[in-house]
Amino acid sequence: MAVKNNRRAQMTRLLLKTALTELMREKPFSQITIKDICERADLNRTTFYLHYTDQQALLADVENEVQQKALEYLRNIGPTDDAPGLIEAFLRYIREHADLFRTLLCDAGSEDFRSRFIQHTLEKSRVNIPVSCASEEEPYVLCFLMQGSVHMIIEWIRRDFDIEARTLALLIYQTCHRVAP
Amino acid sequence: MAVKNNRRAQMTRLLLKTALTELMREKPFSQITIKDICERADLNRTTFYLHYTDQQALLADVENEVQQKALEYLRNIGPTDDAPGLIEAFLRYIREHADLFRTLLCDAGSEDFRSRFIQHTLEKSRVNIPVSCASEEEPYVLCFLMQGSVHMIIEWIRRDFDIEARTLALLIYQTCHRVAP
DNA sequence: CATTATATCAACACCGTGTCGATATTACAA
DNA sequence: TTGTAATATCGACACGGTGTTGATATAATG
Repeated sequence: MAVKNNRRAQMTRLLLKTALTELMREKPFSQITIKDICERADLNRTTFYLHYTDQQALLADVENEVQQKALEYLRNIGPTDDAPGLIEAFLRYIREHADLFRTLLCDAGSEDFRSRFIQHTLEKSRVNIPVSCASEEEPYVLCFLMQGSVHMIIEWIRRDFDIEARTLALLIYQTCHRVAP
Repeated sequence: MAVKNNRRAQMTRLLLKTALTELMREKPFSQITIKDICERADLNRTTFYLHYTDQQALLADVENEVQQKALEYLRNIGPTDDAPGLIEAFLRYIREHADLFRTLLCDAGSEDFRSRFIQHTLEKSRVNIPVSCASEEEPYVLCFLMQGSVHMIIEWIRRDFDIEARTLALLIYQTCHRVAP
């Protein structure tokens, strides 16, 4: 488990990552074996262990990469006061990478990814959720809004984007502000 | 896989179910093996296969039992117009069986249990969520409220019930009604 | 070119799985 | 109580995924 920054090592990791994302479209993460991944990536099984300890570690790598790219995308939009517009842009990004987010957000195999992803994304893109209530209730309201929003997006993916991104963005924005004005 | 209604068979299934719930307090469901369960239940591994096909089937059985008991509990409270009171009673029930719900609701292993459980419970106990908005948005609002409420409860369990059941019940009730008045 | 880093390969022991046949134990009803 | 059916046990088996090892091949770097 040394540094492994060579082109080759990076290429190998890329192969493993794409193999995993491919497989996750076909079956739930819980029943994807290391052998599966290596066969799909056309790599020797021993090679896997040179880079990751198990499937979870590989998945974590995929998730971090996705999150990083999403943040970068939002950063390029730049700071703006148009919160619904930012949400809309974010939704479009998700729809453009639908196959990816369908597995990462909807599959139960990587549940912690949801909270991390949405939280980091929304927080760092300055879409602040205003909370003003009794302090002991604050974390609960936050949790409510967070998870409610996430699952709206998940529902959107599951329904194959049956409403406009703009519509959903406004809905999320308005719903959150109706709860915490 | 015949009928198996004998006392013995029921006892065996009970042993298996309690063994699983015990194990789920110790480690995530995903890494609980059939061997684990049988050793804990002090049963031969072959016996397991006489009753269930795999761990998931056993878990489903546990979940159904829990759900049935919860519904029965709420039914005994009787129909009332006091919605927050009903939610509060439900929350107290969860707190009384904290060790059970901590695993079933919080553990990612049985994620679909969440939606089923809360949905069935809330629906059948007549705590109707009023939804009045554009019809294409309705399922999204419903999803938002459902998941938001569920995760407030999960947060409550995770925080070891740091606020009063009454407080949380009111919070859930009011939050839902602020979104969908 | 030489050195270092990666990847391959075959092989190994280990563990959980699902199934089988034979046997022991319990339940229920005649 | 006894006979029969249902249920539980036991040992054993083949199968497949796991994690590791040592030797070897290939590619990257300076």
